[in-house]
Amino acid sequence: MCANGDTMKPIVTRFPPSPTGFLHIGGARTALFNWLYARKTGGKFILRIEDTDEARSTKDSVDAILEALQWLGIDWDEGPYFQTERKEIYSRYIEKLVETGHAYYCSCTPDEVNTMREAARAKGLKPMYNGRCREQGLAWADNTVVRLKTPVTGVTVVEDIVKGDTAFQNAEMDDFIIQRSDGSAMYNLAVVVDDLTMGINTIIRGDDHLINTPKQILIYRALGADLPAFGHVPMVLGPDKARLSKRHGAMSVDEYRKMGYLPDAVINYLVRLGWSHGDQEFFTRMDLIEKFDLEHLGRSASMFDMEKMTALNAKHIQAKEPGALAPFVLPHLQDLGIDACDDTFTSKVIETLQPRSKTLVEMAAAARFYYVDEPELDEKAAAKFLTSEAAAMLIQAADDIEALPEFTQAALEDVFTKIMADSGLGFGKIAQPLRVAVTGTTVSPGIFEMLLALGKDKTVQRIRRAVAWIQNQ
RNA sequence: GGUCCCAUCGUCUAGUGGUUAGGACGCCGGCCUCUCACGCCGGUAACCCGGGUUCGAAUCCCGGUGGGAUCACCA
Repeated sequence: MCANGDTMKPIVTRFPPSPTGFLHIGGARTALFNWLYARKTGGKFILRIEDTDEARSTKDSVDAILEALQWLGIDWDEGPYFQTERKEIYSRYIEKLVETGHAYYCSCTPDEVNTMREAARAKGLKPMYNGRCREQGLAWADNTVVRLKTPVTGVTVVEDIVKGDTAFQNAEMDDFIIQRSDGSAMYNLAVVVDDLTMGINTIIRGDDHLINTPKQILIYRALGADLPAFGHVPMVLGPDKARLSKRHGAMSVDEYRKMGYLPDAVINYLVRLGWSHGDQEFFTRMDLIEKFDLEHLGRSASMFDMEKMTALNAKHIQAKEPGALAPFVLPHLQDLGIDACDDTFTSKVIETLQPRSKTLVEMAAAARFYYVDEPELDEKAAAKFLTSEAAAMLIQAADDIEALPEFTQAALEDVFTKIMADSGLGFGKIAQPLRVAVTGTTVSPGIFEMLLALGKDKTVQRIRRAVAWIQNQ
């Protein structure tokens, strides 16, 4: 909450992706910070598509970004707005800036400006536009740009929520272009006008924007507008400490969905990467909304660690109710050609797999044997455990289980106790052949929970099939 | 190179002048045990360096070093 005298102004945040690709992990994190802060304070979260680079922007990217946000459960209260649809608004503000003397037309060509830069560089100075048209009072003409008249002296201070106060010498800033010669607005102008007109008062973004901020502040001032609060969060780095990029592997949020990560886990991990709440590592979505704050945002860059995210994913898989997990598992089962239409059965299956699945892809693969009619026998497992010595025990197991009036854990325990007594075998000697008979492999959930989930008929049927297999050897 | 930001175990981090520097991931042991896991117990491992300030610095200041960002008629 932001108390401002006697008026309470709601927090308004935004996420402004460029639709030039998929929503990547780093972008998702900034979106998350803004979204959480808005939700936490009961404010508003606005989505804006910065598509003014029409050559690189695509509709497919817009769709991909929206879908990724939806999958993560990040919803927006306004938008998506598109900058390409707001060109007249920018023009109006640029005109106003020229009229009030805060900006001017400049007829210098790019070549001429380059020459100025080189001249400055030759003198050991910072390469900048030299302000030649600044006091000319030029009118609009073809190939004319608009530049902001920036202060020549003094400092512009960014009061940053996460970095603290940062001062920039105005002498370091040249009269930068706010409108191109084709009449379109430049990034810094468009952003400020958008944020201003959309009522955005809190801007959390990557610290690669920190250097843009004094320029934007100058525009706010020229417009006579109040400044929003800025918070620049550090970048996310790859394992080689370089800024996260394609070559670091899975970058897009969508890839994590495909690899079997839960949106809650992705959110949990991303937020923890650069924000903390004491020693707490596991957060539900509600936890996050309740506990997120700007005070505990980290100031140093962090490396993306997929192993830790995977560990967190495992925890979220365990924490969910089987029924709630099912909708997330189903698509992965479908990828394996499994049509799991029986919800009760699937919930039971999931429950047995929860403690032993790090991803939903793993879970689906491990669940496969439950659904197929005849699980394929692993060669080595069958050779080792489905032996002629095991046959008698398996036959007895099939017979006794089939005769069971109630298919319960207690009843199964009785069956195995009896087999152990009759055969003199230990439980392990019985369980492994049985496991191979029923699942085809040596690895599965615990015998009882697994058989119980599978059901009596399938259990008996599979044991008998294994016996037949032994007899055919 | 100029400007700006950053600096605690390998990684993510807690810490806001006095702690045996805590937690998590990973790794290594052990327990549990019908396999694999889960879980539990224990261990490994850090305050970048140098100066100050202070009775006392991971914490404050300065310098160095290292890493990152940015220097467009891109966003």
